[in-house]
Formats: sequence, C-alpha cells, structure tokens
Amino acid sequence: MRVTLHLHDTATRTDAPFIPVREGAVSLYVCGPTTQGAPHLGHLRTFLAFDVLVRWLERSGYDVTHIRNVTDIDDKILSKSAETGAQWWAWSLRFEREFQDVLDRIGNRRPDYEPRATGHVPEMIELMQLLIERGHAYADGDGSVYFSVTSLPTYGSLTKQALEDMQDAGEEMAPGKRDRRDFALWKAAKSGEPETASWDTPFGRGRPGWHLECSAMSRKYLGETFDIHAGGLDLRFPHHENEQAQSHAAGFGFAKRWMHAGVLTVDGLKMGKSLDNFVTAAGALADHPTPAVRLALISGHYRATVEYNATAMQEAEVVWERFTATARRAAEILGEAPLSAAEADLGALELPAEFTAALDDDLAVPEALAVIHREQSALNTLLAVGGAESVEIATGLGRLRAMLDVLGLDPLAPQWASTGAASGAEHEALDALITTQLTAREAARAEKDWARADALRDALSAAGIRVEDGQDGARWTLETTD
RNA sequence: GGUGGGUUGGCCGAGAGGCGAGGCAACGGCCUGCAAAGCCGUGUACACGGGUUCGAAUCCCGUACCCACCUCCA
Repeated sequence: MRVTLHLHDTATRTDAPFIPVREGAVSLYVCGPTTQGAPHLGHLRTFLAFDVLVRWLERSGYDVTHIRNVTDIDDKILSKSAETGAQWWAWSLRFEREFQDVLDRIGNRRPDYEPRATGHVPEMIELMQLLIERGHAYADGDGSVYFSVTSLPTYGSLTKQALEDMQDAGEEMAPGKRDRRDFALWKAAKSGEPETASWDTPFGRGRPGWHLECSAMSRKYLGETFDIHAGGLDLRFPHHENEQAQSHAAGFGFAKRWMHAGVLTVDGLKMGKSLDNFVTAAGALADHPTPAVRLALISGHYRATVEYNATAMQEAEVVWERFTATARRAAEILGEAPLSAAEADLGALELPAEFTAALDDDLAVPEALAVIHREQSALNTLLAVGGAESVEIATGLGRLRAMLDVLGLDPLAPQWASTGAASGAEHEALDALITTQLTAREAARAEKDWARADALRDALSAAGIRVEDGQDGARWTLETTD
C-alpha cells in the first residue's frame, strides 16, 4: 500500500508514482472503438476499467482531460456497409450511437471529446509530411504512404520485440512497400470504393490508416507530450507500437505512460467473433441488471483477465442486491427520501484510508471492494441493533455510498433507481396495495393464524414481492428480475 | 520461433518471506411463530519437483499446464 497514486506502466512494466506533465491536471487518451459493429463485452470491460481511472483521478482532485477517439472509417466498415447496401458513414454513425447509448447506460462518464478520424484528415496529412521530411515515411506514388520501421531504431520497444523476430504475416506484400513490416499511414483509394470514402492529399487520393489517426488526434487535443495513453491489451501490438513509432519519429514526446486493460474471456478464451463465444453489450444488459454487469466487469483487477459467465453474473447480482438493500434500509430508517448522489455531495465526504490506499495502489478495486464489504457489514449491524444514533447511520451510509460512487455504483444514484423497484406514482400505487395485504397479514399474525399469514406472504411472493419482517413491522421489496 | 501474463480453498478473487484480504456457496448458531434479511462462527488454500531460509503461497532453479500478443481485434 502506498500513500500516493501509483499506476502501472505497461511500457516499463513497473509501478511508478503518477506525476502529471502539468500539475493538478491529467491528459488521458483512450483508444476508442472502430464503429464497424455492435459494442460487445470486451469494449465494455476496457472502457469501464478506464472509467474507474477517470473517476479516481477526479476524486483525487485532478482536472482530467479525457479524449476517446472514434475510428469511423476502416476496411471493415467499408466492406460490411457495402454488403448490406448501407452508406459507410451511416453504418459508422449507427454504431457510434450504440456505443454512446450502452456506455451511458452502464454509467460511464462521457469523455470530454470524442474526435472522429474522418474529421482530422488535415492533421494527418501534416503529420505524414513531417514523417516524410524526417525520413521515416515514404509515399508509393500510388496514393499510399508507409512508415519505414527500419528507420526508427527504437521500433518495437513498447512491446519489447526485435524486428527480426516478428513473424512473417505470410501474405502478399503490397507492391509499393519497401519492407514487408512497414505499415500503412495512408491507404490508397481502391476502385469500387465509394467516392465519399477517400480524400485528396499531396500523395494521392486515399483514406487514413488505423494507426495514424491516434497520433494526429492525441497531438491535437492533448499536445505532443501527454500523461496517459490507455486501451485494451490486445491493442499493444501493432496499434500502440505503431502509434508510438509515428509520434516519436515525428519528434513528439507522446504518452508518458501506457495503461492496458486485460481482456475479457468467456469459458476461458478471449471473446471474439471467430469463436462461438461472442456476447454483445446489449445482450448482457438484457439478461442481467445493468449495475450487476458493471460490478462484474470491474471487480477483478483492471489488468487481469476477467471471465464472464453465468456464475460470475449471479454472484455480481447477489452482491449488488445486498448493496442496494443495505443502502435503502438505512435511508428508510433515516426517514428521508434517499438523496441523489449530487444532493448528498458524495464527492465531498471523506473516504476510509484503506479504500484510498487501495485505489492509489494501481487501482486495486478488489481490495477496495473488501473495504466496502466491511463498511457494509458495520452498517448492517448498526441497522440490526435498533436505536442506533441516526448520525451514526447517516455517516455509515455516506461512507458506503461515497466509496461505491467512486466505482460508479452508488446504490441510491438516480441512474440505478429503476433497478428492482418501481418509482414515483407507480410505486405509491403499489405500496398502497401491498400495505393492505401486509395489514391483513399483521392481523392474522396477531391472532396467531399462521396459515393465513403465510398464505398472504406466499401470494405476494408469487407476484415477485419479497416480504421481510423487521422490528418496525414488515417491509417489502421487488425481486430484481430485469 | 519471439514477447508477455498466469496456475491460490467447492467457486470467484486479493496478497507477495512470519500474522487466515474479501466475496459467493455450504454448514452451525443467534434472531424469527415459521421464514426472509441481518449478525456471529466454521473451512487452514496457494500447479508439481528440488533448493535458499530459523521460517516460503511469496525468493532461486527446474518441470508441467493454461492464456494473450506477434494478422483485424477493446
């Protein structure tokens, strides 16, 4: 456990104290999605991991500039849209919207800006010119521009791979390439591709290569040297290696630190379309309560592999229900309508030292959760004892919520209010009906007519309403089924 | 072939030379008319074989197995 924030750097494979370029501020670039298809659990895993990072940085007092790009043009976008007869740009925007929707639903903070590749062609041309001038890139005269990997002695340093060890792709080498391992900065327009999918450049007509956009956009929005570059572990090579090569070759300081989120597996294997284990984000959210999905995907350490399966989800659902049950019971006893996160000003509440220490230690969420569970038990004990000072309860509830809020899981947040409970007028109507039943049951119990009392409880239970007898009478909750 | 990560109790999952993280499940107890919820308790785990050490899950050597990347991937 450390006193100050330490974050693992995947470039050096060490944990080091986090010292930003500009004091009090953090510049963060997260590799965003290629909008070629529906968002899946792997995307969620990665963006959730860095959402926790953003929340913790902000909670620690940093002014975070969070940029996440959208790769809105690439080979697959063109081929898939062509197959269905859609315009590539409409195809792309459709999935960009799906990503936004699903990330909003799961409680991710929105980045400060989400630049699109197609909106930054001038910046990419400028960068290519710079690389050609400096002898690190060449145009093939046919519309394509390549980066010369042998021109940069440090190429391969991010992933510690030697050029000569790199496996031969085996595919036919593009005619304009000088070295098989050179990668495209810019891809020449091909016949048959839509007019709208290419742009004029001094090197010919074409479209952005995948790697170039991130170098151009991170420079534009975060500057030539910035604090953290993040993304999924599977992007380390070739994408991040190539980005770094481009930016370093151009003379930029580029990312001071690299953070990579572990992959998501299903049945022990990385989820992917080729295997039969592909789960879309929408599918997972349809099958499980949204906060439980969020909890399941962040409960392991962000650098570890996270396994998605029925057992893991069931456990996450149980844990989430316990969080909400405790928070709601405490709020009920306090006799106030649960305050929203903003009203309660959770960000101003002090966090337990062990919790802070855990997150400061390279975002040790599993340890942070252990602290949360301890806090929850303590609060449950207070609630069970009865007659506890409401100040104590309020303090405990505040601490619990403040910690969970850092993980985006405050059980009383309006965002999660619809989970497992009706609200507003609906809730009042339901409460009136159920209260009638509970009153009848109370009468039966007073007469020790257990058969009738149990029959009433069973009837409610069959309707998905769980009845719990407490010292202050019975309370009811809806079974979480969404 | 190259580069990394991993193997912890029934399951999940932290830790990283001595002190049993935590969760889920199970079992026992308290509470309860019975339940539910909650609380308390129970489990002595670290792939295997050697070694170092007063002491090893943790360090060293070796072995086995799993996973990821080296082609598009979050």
